[in-house]
Amino acid sequence: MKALAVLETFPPIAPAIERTLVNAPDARVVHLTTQCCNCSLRELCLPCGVREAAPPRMDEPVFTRRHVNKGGHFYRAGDKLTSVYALRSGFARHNMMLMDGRDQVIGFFMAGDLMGLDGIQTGQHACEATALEDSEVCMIPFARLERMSLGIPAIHQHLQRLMGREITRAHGHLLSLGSMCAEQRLAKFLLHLSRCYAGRGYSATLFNLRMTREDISSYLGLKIETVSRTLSRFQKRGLITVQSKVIEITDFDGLQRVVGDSASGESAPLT
Amino acid sequence: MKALAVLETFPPIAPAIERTLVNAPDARVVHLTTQCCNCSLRELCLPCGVREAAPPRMDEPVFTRRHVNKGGHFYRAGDKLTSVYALRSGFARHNMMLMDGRDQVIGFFMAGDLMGLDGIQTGQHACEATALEDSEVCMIPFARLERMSLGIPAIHQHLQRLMGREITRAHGHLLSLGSMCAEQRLAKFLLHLSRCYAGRGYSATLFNLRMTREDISSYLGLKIETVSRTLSRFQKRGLITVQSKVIEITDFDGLQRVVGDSASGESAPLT
DNA sequence: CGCCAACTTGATGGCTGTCAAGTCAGGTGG
DNA sequence: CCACCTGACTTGACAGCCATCAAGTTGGCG
Repeated sequence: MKALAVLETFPPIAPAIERTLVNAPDARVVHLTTQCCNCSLRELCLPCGVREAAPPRMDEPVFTRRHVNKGGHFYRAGDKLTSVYALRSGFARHNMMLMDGRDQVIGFFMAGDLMGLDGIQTGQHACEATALEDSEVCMIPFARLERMSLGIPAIHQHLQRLMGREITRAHGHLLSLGSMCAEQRLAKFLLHLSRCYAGRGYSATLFNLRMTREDISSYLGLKIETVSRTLSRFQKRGLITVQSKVIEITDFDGLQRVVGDSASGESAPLT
Repeated sequence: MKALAVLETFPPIAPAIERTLVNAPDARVVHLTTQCCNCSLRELCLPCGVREAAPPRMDEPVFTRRHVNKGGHFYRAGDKLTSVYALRSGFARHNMMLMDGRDQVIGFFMAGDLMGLDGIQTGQHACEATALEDSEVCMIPFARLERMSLGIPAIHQHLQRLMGREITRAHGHLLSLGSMCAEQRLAKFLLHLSRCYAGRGYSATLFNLRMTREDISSYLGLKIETVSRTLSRFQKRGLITVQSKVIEITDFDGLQRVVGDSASGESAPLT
């Protein structure tokens, strides 16, 4: 199979958001980037709760910045919860290790997501977060975050909503795993990714899978061969075009119909 | 199959906790009961954060009390998040409705659990909570809870931990659905129930399933026949004894081995 | 006593897992 | 620039687990 024509002519899609072009299919060259001033977490990152009155240099790092190479860990299971991590750029996997060496992927993080909330119950991380590409995070000391959260209603509410989102996400995922077949799970996954990208200003149609088939299969509770086969089947039906990690959705309604047939239908909120 | 002998001689098990006897197999007569003074949520229910200095009448209801009959709803999907609900007595199911009429069970609530956190992200409940037996809740107005949470560190932290627990729970469940076969899921489920009961002072060995097979099957992402068959198989192997809704675990290690074989092994913290 | 919902059990089929062989893509070194 | 190597992915054949369909059994309740 030859390279998709669209790859050569990848168009300057979309609106006046400069991030738009960043999601080129070749993720090694450029990757997701977010600055404090347009980061969905900026209320958390600012030392005060004021968000209307712009501080002098919002794009200056306020908290410790840390770079993590592809394959590295932001935190691991068993680590004490010292910080939460706002993902500024890159892409990450949220996974639990099993005793037998396998691991279960429970989610993915994109730029703007807050990582580490799984440690809040016990003060110790139950899962780990792994970088799927070179990434950069703002480390937010949890003690400080708590202090801020106590005094500043806006931050309190924001943190609470973020935790709420984590819960909602997990519930939506439980729904997939509990009541959907392979095709439905994968279709829902693709549509979800599309929404996530679109919500960040990227193309909803053409995007790059940043995770391996193995990650996807673990996330969806399937085997890698099933994921591969199902993607091929979608392509044969004209729903999508697959070129290794590059996915183009060519029939949104068709995909949606796959999800809807005999199951679900809840339109999970963005991200 | 005749009634289990143990039913006639159900022994006054366990320690000096008066709740111990309450979990008799016949759930219609007696049911789980918790009072503010021994409720795991008492920090939330108290008007102030003081928990050492005992208030005059801790067992007096501080918030609106509400009774919900078996089959009724505490809240439904789409409802505005006005309150969260501390389950004082009874048993509840946490489920999401699907468009086609089926629904997916995402969890169960026992006395002492806080229900309604699924509405925090959007301010609207995404799921519903259904009473599986006649139940009683403390309704805690969410606005008031937020106010308390802002001013009182203990409550802030407690609420945060409860949300953290919700996340951890969901992750553990994702693990089951994503990487375990039917036997493993069911064994893990039984052991989990056992731990929950034990943690509340009931027998870890002999207990009453308060939900139907259908609830269990939905929760575990299986079909009702599979649950039934698997329970029978466990019984044939001498791991448990089943008498309709009454379960006796006769071989903990055996059950644990079922879970551990080829999977998982994470010892989920008590509820 | 009879009805109905909940549950159990059996027979069968299909989806997905397993095993195996190949293809592709990226990276390295000559 | 090309050969080679390795990991990621695809595809096929087959098997097994679980879903489906169907028929019974049990237990609660009027």
